[in-house]
Amino acid sequence: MSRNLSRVDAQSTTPAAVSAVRVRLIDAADHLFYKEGVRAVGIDRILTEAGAAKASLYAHFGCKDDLVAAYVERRITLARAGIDAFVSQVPPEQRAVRAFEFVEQWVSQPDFRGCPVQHVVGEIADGAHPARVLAVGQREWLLERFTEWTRAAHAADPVRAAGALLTLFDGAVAASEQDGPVRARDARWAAERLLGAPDGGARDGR
Amino acid sequence: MSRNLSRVDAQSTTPAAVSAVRVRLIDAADHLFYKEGVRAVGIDRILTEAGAAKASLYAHFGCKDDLVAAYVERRITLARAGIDAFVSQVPPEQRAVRAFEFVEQWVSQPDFRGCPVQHVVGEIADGAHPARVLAVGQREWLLERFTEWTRAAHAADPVRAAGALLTLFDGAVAASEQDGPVRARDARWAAERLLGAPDGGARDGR
DNA sequence: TTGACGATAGACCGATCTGTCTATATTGTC
DNA sequence: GACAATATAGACAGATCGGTCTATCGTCAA
Repeated sequence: MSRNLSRVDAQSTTPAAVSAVRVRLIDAADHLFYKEGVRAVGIDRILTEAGAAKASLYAHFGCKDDLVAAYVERRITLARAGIDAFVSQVPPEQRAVRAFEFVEQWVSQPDFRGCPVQHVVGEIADGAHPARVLAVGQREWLLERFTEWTRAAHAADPVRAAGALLTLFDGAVAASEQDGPVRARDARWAAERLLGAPDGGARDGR
Repeated sequence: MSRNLSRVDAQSTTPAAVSAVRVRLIDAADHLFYKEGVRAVGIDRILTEAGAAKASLYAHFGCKDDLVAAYVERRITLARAGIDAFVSQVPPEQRAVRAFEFVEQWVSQPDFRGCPVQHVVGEIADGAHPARVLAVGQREWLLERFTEWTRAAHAADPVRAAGALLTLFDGAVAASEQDGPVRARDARWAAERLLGAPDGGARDGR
């Protein structure tokens, strides 16, 4: 469990792919960790699914904790890119609500099983774990984005509104994990009301 | 991992306490499971903390899964009683907002580490696990209560408002796990606005 | 050709896991 | 005093855990 300090990013021997094994390992880890939890999945199952050797895993990541961190890191990177791309489709003053439409489509995916970051925070009690450090950064990023959007929406108290919408955002993901996408739609409905939006025009049923 | 079908509730041999070992076991399980997660804590540590023998654990619960379920069940029972008692202190039309004050005081406790039910749902992928079955029941209970409260508050759309408040409720707990009690206060602020409450009179700072 | 490098395969280690089992102690009841 | 019930103590089994290590292979570059 001695966490990695510095680890050389190995280059693949084949010119085409940049460390294909590394990618395969994170792919397998992502799939299994998300589906079953980071503690429920052992190293060996990841190796089997990735078709990799144990030595490769430890050459690239040093220990399981760092593989977990790499998994979380990639999830965060993809989430940020996905959210930014999604909200950019509408003008700034509509982006706070748009974020909840992002959640709607996310939680509607058949393999949705909750937020990987929330799960890791719940599973790993140690706040110093590298994956949890990444989680903190994601919180800051999200709060910044929501503040930006509530300002653009001319909210009376943008900071408080951003905190409230972030909380609603977390709830949309957590509640949808247990109740299904209904809760994400409820969250958007609430976000529209909180921002004083003109109701959005009753775009969906329930 | 063969889950328990029927298990006799053993009576203690001493007249005073009703199965003191059982209580000690759940106490220890509650403490450790909540603090570190159900997969991170082994049977042996629970036995040590409870001062109980392994045979006692398996006589009372049959398997670890059923001990987890007993832990969740007690948490749910206490949560319901706590919430009901807390909201009963105000008239029905104020109870929806009052529920968020309950969350505020809960997440402000120093050992707060998130919602035990959310954690178990995240940790255990199997929806048929006895603890997850209990979680479903808790969802229904919460939704019923919120519907009752939004009706009492004369919300225009009580069902939708209840779903939104439940989502906000989940978010308050999940977000406070990562960001601290600020998010619970944000959630109450949002709940007041959603119900069109007269602001509550700026009772707290931020 | 040789050597460095990245990779696979898998034995191996010590620790820990859930669960079963036997042996023994304590206690209340007949 | 005998018995049944409940408890403790802990050996034991079989599986799995994270992690280390050695051996071998294929590819690229000098």
